[in-house]
Amino acid sequence: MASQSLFAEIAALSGDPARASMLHALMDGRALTATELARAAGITPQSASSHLARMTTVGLLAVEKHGRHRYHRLATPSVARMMESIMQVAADLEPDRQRLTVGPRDAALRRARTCYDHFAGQLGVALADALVEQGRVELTSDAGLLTEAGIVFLGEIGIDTGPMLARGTQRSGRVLCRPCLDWSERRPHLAGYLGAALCARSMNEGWTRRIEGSRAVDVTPKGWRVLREKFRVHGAPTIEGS
Amino acid sequence: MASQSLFAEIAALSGDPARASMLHALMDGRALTATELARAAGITPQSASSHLARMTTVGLLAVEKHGRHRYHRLATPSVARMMESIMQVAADLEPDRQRLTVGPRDAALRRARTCYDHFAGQLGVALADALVEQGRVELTSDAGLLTEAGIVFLGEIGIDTGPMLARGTQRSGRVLCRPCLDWSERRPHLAGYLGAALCARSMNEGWTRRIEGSRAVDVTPKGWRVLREKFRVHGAPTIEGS
DNA sequence: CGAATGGTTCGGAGATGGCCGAAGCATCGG
DNA sequence: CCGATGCTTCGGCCATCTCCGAACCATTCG
Repeated sequence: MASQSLFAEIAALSGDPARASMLHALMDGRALTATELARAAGITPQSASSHLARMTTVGLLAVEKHGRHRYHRLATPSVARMMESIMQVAADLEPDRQRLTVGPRDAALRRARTCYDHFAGQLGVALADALVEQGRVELTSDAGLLTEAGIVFLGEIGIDTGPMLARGTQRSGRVLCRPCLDWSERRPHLAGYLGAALCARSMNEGWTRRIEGSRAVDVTPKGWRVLREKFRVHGAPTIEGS
Repeated sequence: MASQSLFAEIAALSGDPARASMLHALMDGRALTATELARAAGITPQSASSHLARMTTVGLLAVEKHGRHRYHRLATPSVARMMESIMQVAADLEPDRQRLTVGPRDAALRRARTCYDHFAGQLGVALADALVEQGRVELTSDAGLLTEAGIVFLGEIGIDTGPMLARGTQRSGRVLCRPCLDWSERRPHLAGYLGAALCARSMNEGWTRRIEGSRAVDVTPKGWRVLREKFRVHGAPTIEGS
């Protein structure tokens, strides 16, 4: 089985501390330069370059050249999911090296951040909770399901579920999404196609904004209104505490 | 973020060739002894012991003592899922180091095997296909859904869906399952609670049998009858070619 | 009790791989 | 055309980790 050695190679690549840091930095789905990634990992650009070259050769990362910059990003969504699943194991194992609730920056991350292509943190969990509570989504630890009511609701806020419906690998009368366990909240939030669509829509509409140089995101006043009035999120006060 | 380093540690542990082999050997959900695992990895028992101790300390593996034997198994289902997701990435990356269709043993594995707690290989894919075709399950690459017809069908073959229904982390009118991409077939098969239940039922009823010292399984004559008549699997001839 | 078997611990040889300084290429700006 | 910037390649130092031989514990069985 040739894939056995590939398995080990992928895991080993992900297992070096410096590379793990860089991969984490790329988990927000953006493409970063070698220098930025070097800073994130706390190493020199030379070392980072070497690491990046290896990960790119194997195929974990993809590179786009723009002028004299080279932007690195996760090559495929499956890489992001792999990282989620490793984080999941880490969360399971972490005894209670509990929330070392430190640093204002960490606080911002816990409040709201992106996880590859969808929302995580208190915001992500609150969104998922609200959608479940309104009967728009059903969730278990294994899988998620968008209900008829959910399809209608998404239409109302301007998300067309047509493409999602067409996308099943099999015929599928319903749209499915995917739960992604949150490392800070230890509760599931929405990932998959639906999670990505929600996040994209929110960014486009100016409900949320990326915070410079971080995976954290900021909810705008307009965003708060939408969250409360449309999504009926009532955990808002918790998230707002900033 | 303390979990950052734990992430790297877990990935690094999974990334050593010898340890990866041992983890793979444990992917059928059984518990194996150190000596068996050493043989699987092609190293001496001393080395294996050291590896096993490390993985156990971190929490990837769990050990049960029985007499002078110590049985090692994957500590939690999340570890199995992590491995699935890494294999998934490996399958994505594998250019076309295509099916190096070698060895009779590999052929058996491709035909039917267990993947932690559910079926994989041609059998797993054929089962999933048949269930989808009969409208008993809906599948996308992200998630799976058991239909009303599916619940009825499971009842007919003696699987009680009651416990599954009660198990959602949120209230959930339906039972959900999970797709797991097959490395040999490159098509999804059924995992999650439903996949596990199907596999367990099949073993108990004597529809399938584990093949000694391998993850491969054998379908009994009785099993073939059930597959054709109950599940309406028609890919059977493909699988049968042994 | 003593031999046999499963398993772990110890110690040292060998290999791998990360890291950085220095130097070499590209691209952009003046 | 020249300097600055982003990035990569090269070379050597150093730490880590894997591996196995040998010896040591524990359990079972004759």
